[in-house]
Amino acid sequence: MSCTGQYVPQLRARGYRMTPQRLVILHVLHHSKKHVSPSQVYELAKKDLPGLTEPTVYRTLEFLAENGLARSSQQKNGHIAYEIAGHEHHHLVCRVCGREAEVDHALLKSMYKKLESESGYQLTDSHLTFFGLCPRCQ
Amino acid sequence: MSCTGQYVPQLRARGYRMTPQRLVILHVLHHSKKHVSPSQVYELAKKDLPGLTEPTVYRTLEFLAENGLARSSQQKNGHIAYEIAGHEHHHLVCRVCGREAEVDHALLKSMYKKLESESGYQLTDSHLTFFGLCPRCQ
DNA sequence: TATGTTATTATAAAAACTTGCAATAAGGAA
DNA sequence: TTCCTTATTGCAAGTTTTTATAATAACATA
Repeated sequence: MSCTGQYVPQLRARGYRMTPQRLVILHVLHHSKKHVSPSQVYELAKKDLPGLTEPTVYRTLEFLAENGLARSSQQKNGHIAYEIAGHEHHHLVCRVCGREAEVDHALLKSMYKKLESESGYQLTDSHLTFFGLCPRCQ
Repeated sequence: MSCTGQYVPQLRARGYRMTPQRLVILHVLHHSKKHVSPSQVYELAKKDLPGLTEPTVYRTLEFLAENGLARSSQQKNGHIAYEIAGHEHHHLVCRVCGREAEVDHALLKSMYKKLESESGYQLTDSHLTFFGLCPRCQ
């Protein structure tokens, strides 16, 4: 679980603490190839930390997302799933088969700029989920 | 509640039926200025149709969204709220105060085109929620 | 290392949301 | 109008997510 030690300074700097629960949840996210739901995180993390509870998982995932260590994204069913924060990207999800594609943020950068200048808002969040039909399902 | 009769043909054409429950829920959405949560819809609609149940509200809202009569949008708390489908637009939500701004879809149209041609996906859904800081909260 | 502050957790209970299924009723056909 | 098909609903029970609060433990300080 050494891979997750890198996150400690990010928390400390903000006055937050690193705990076994946060470590184990970061570890799960770090090693998941795809998004994982809160309940999946709970099941996986529980193996390494049996005392872990569900409310803690929900709160921790939200906490990690708020602090930029994780990223939340909307699923086809409306639920939220999480992944470790890596490079900025977005998701395309097929309404029919669920197939996902990743879109680099670079593709949307100019649109973000335009949106910010027109609205006066400063966009802090940069994960979007687009729904549509994948090439196979059209 | 005559204002909602306009939606009947849209359902019939797809083989679906118009029911008192759907009418009353459409009526609520039609007359709500902002997004409403499923439980808000339930409370409001129940006044006109006392027998209405919560599962029906959830199912109906999802149904209406799937069929283009309503639009769902993610809230700051991660929950989903609904509004009547009108002109295509997106939302900007302030992370701090919750203030919302509307963005016309026209502003994103070229980005959508680019996204479609690069990914091969055909984007069916066009409601996005952007999170950030509004001018007052920056 | 020992101590104090306070962020974080587990617990328990509530609220929000979903699902399966039998009963109902919308609307097409006779 | 009456009958029939099947989309839709209500009910009841389940699952998921949230909230309040008291107990715990991280870590700054001495």
